[in-house]
Order: sequence, then C-alpha cells, then structure tokens
Amino acid sequence: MTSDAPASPDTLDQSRLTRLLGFRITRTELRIRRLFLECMARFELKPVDYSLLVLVDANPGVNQRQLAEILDVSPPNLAIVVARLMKRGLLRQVRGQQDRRMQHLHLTAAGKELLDETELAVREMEARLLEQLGPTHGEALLAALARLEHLA
Amino acid sequence: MTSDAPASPDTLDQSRLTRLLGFRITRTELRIRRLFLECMARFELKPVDYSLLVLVDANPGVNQRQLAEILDVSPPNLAIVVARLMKRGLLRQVRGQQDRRMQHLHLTAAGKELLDETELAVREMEARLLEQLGPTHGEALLAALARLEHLA
DNA sequence: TATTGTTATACTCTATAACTATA
DNA sequence: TATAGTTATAGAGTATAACAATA
Repeated sequence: MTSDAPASPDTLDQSRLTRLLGFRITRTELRIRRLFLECMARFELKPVDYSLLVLVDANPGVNQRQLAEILDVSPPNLAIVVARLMKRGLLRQVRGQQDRRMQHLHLTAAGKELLDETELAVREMEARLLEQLGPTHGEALLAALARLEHLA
Repeated sequence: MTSDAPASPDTLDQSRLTRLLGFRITRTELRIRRLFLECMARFELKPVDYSLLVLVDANPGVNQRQLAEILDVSPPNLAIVVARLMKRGLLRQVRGQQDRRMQHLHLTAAGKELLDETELAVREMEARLLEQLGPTHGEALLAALARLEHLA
C-alpha cells in the first residue's frame, strides 16, 4: 500500500464491527429509539417518561425506589423525571401513611388520559417493527432478548 | 382501591413494558454496553473509540466524514474522539494530497498494537454472549437485527 | 444506623452554529 | 457555492456526594 486513500473510495469494510452483537444491538437500539421519539413527539413524552407512566398505571402507588430500580435510573435522576411529569399535571405523589419516607405515585386523570392517547401510536410502532421482522423473526428476537436478560 | 400502597409489595407488573420490543432492546443494549465498558476498561477504550480504531484498521486512509456517517456521530463530535485518540498516539491524520480538505486516518504502531491486545477480550465477550444465547438464538438474533437495519 | 427521596453538582454525550481551508 | 474539518457552546443524560426526614 502506497496511497493514503482508502482501499474502497465509497464503500467501507465494516465486517469486523457488524460481526459483533454489541455493535449491531447498539445500532438497532438507536434506530428504534429515534423512531419512538418521533412517535411520541406530539405527546412530548421521552422513553423514560412513557415507561414511568405505564409502570405507574399498572402499579398505582408504586414508590420511586422501585421505579428507579426497574428503569435503571438513579434516584436523583428519577426525581427529576417525576418533577417534570408532576409539573405537567400527569403525576401525583402521595406520602406513605405507614412509612412517611415513601412517595407513592399515581396517575392523575390527565396522566391517564394522555397515556390512553399514546396507546394507538405505540401499538402502531410495535406493529411496524413486527412487520419488518416477520412473524418468525419477531418471536425469535423476543426469545433471544429474554435469554440476554440473565447476563452476569 | 382504597390504599395508596402498590398492589404487589415487592413484585411490580412490568408486562406492558416487556411486551414492547423497544423497551426490551434498550434494556439489553444497556446491559451489553456496560459489559463492553468493563471488558475495555483496562485498555481505556470506550465503544466509540474501539469502533473507530477497528474501522481505521480495516480501512486505512478512511476520512472523518465517512467515519462520522457509519458511527452515527456528528463531525464535530467525531473530531473530539479523533483528537483524544491522537493525543494517546494511537491514531495519525494525513492530509489528503489530491484533496487537501480531507484528513485520512491511519493507526500508529501503538494503535495497532493496542487494538491487537483487545482482540482476545472482545472475542471472549462475544463468545460469552453467544453462549448465553445458545447456537440457535445467536443466529436468530443476528438475523432479526439484520432485518431491522432497513427501518424507514 | 439504614432507607427514601431531594438538592446540588460534575461529567459525559449529543446537537448546532459559525468558522477555516480547500475545492 | 459546496464540502471537510474544527472550534465553541448549549443541551440532555448520567453519576455521585451530601443532606433532610423518617424508620
């Protein structure tokens, strides 16, 4: 090799990266994250906002420590998310009666309403992903991800 | 419902989230990213550093615009990564001779050496993931991710 | 003494505008 | 006029330490 130009002028050899599961998953995750951001833009909900609202809806009275653990967000950062959603009137904190340290979270009527409005968009996005995958690969992907939940 | 305590004291209902491909992929991606960070900690290489070095090794003389596109990093942010790796003596910029606007990148001897040192760790991590998946799910996951490359 | 949540703060990552030098 | 790369800067995301209130 004498020149300082790349071997292929336009196409790059990415094979050593695309072989790696980590690289592939990171790329796909980014693409899906952007898709979700678009889908939720009109509701002004980021992924973490949406996830939190869903969890509170499914588990009324859940406390912030539990949410922080599941969502993999530190308690200080979760407090920021909670404050943001409270300010929008979507979320309500209720001091624990037995244990007054806890803040039990509930959706407000507005929060429940907004969450309901998002449902169609979320289902459409999910359908779009499953359509892209086809029925076989859809199941396979979920099964594979389930196995990776138990990483040391 | 009268109490403000959650339905289940310890276990939360996450089913509405875990059904969603996006949520599952995000969680898995984060877990794998952390694993990779641990694997590369002793080399002081972040994912983007590693990816860039691999691409430059496989495509000597590649320019920064091409790298920015593939790595999904904006040109200003790529310049920061490049500067960091140059400061460590792992990377070398060569001004284009036909087109003097371009910076063609090459690994230095030290860069090539460090990259070679990482190879075992990277292969071990990949093997660990594939072992966790099992041969069937490993292939299936890669096939599914390939299909998601072509998202609108 | 340990736990829940908060405040403050720092660090990283990401995104954008404006600039240079070249074409 | 358009492109490659850089600088500067702002914003979002993430991490940690210290604190208040409660157990």
